[in-house]
Amino acid sequence: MNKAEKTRQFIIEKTAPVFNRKGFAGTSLNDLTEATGLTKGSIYGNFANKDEVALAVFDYNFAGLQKGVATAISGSNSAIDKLLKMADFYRLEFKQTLAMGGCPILNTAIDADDTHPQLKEKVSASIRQWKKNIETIIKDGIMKGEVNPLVNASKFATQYIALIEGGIMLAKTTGDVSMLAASIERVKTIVSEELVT
Amino acid sequence: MNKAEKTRQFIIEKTAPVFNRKGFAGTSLNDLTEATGLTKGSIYGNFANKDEVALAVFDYNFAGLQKGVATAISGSNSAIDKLLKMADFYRLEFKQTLAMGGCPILNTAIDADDTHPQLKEKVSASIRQWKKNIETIIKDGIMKGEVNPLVNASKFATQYIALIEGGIMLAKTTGDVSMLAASIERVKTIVSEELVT
DNA sequence: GATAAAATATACCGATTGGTATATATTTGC
DNA sequence: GCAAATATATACCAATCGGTATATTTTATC
Repeated sequence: MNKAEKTRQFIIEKTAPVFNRKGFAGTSLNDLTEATGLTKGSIYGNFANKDEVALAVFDYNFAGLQKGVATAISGSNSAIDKLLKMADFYRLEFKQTLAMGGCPILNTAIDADDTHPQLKEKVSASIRQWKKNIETIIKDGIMKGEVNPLVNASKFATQYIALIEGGIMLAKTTGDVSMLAASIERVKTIVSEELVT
Repeated sequence: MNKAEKTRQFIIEKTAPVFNRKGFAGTSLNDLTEATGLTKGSIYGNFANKDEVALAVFDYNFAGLQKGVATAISGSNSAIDKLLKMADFYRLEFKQTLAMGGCPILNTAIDADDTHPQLKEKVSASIRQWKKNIETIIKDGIMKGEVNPLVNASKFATQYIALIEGGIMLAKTTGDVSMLAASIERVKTIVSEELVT
C-alpha cells in the first residue's frame, strides 16, 4: 500500500460519515477537505470527481456492514441461530449506526434512487446480495432439516430486510429506539415461529 | 382564495415531486422556477425562503397521504378490515408513489434527519400520528371485541409501519415490485393471524 | 375606468459550487 | 543520496447557489 493508496483510503474513511449524513448533493467539496484536512488538489489527485469518492465510500460502508454481520453470525452453526444473530446485530449496533448517520444502504437508496443511477445500482446490488445471503442461509437450513421446507425463502428474506430497514428509519427519525427493538422482535418472532421445522 | 394564495398552492403542488425526488439540498431555486414556470421573485413573494417551501411541501404531501388512507379505509367498519385496507392502499398506490418519487415520509426522514431539524420534526410528528392512528384502530377493535386484547398496539403499529416503509424502499430501489408485495403480505398475515380474537 | 394595492418579473448581489492548471513537496527506485 | 515520478498544495476558473432590491405588471376597490 503506497502513499496514494493510503491517502485514498484515508479520504474514504474520513468522508464516509459525511456522505452518509448529508447525501451526495448535500456534501460539498469543502465538506470533504474539512473532513480530511486535505486540499482539493489532493482529493482530486486521488479521485476523478465527487462521484468517484461517493461510490468508493458506499463500497467501503457496505463492506464494513458485511464484515460486521459475518462476524456476528460466525459463531452460529444452525440456520435459525444465524438469522437470529443477524437480526440482533442491527439492534446491538444501532448506536454505531447512529454515529455514522444511519444505515448506508437505506440512506444511499433514498438519496440516489432518483438522482444518481450509478450509486443507485450499487445500492440495488447490495440489497440483492443481502437478500441472497439470507436465502442461502434458509436453503441450507432446509437441506439440513432445520428449516421448514415449505417456507418461501425469497419472500421471507424480503420481509426480514424490510423490517430491519423500516425499523432503523423509524427509530432514527423519531429518536425512539424501541421502534427498532419492536421491528427486530418481529423479525425474530417470524424466524422462530415460522422457519423452524 | 386570492391570487397569492392560489400561487402559493400552485408552487407547493408543482414543486412537491421535485423536493421529494431530489431532497432539500439537492433542490435548487432554479428547479423551483423550472417546475412552476415562475420567477424567483414570484416564489420569494410567497415564501420567505427555500426552507418554507420545503416545509409547506411536506405538509401538503402528508395531507395527501392521510386523505388517501382515510378514503381507503372509509368503507370498513371492523378494525381488522381497516388495517388490511390500509396496508393494501400502499400496494395499490405504489405506481403513484413512484410517480411522485417515493413515499414522502420515508424520503424526508432520510433526507432531513441529519441536516434539517425543522423538517425532521415534521416527519417525526407525522410518523407518531400514523402510529397513533393504527393504535387507535387496534384499541377500538379491542373494545368492540374484534381484536385480541393481549396484543401490544404500540409494538404492532411500529412493525406495521416498518414493513410498509421498508417494503417501499426495497421495491423502489431494486425496481422489483414483488418486494413491496411480500412486505404487505406479511403485514396482512400478522393482522389476520395475530390480531383477530 | 382610474387608482391603490398586491403580485410578479427583472436585474443584480456576494458566496459557494465542482473542477482544473500549475507550482511545490514528498516518495520511490536506483 | 540523487533523479524521476508521484503526490499534495496553491491559485484560479466559470457557473450556480440562495437571496434581495427594485421595477413592472396585474388584480381588486371604488
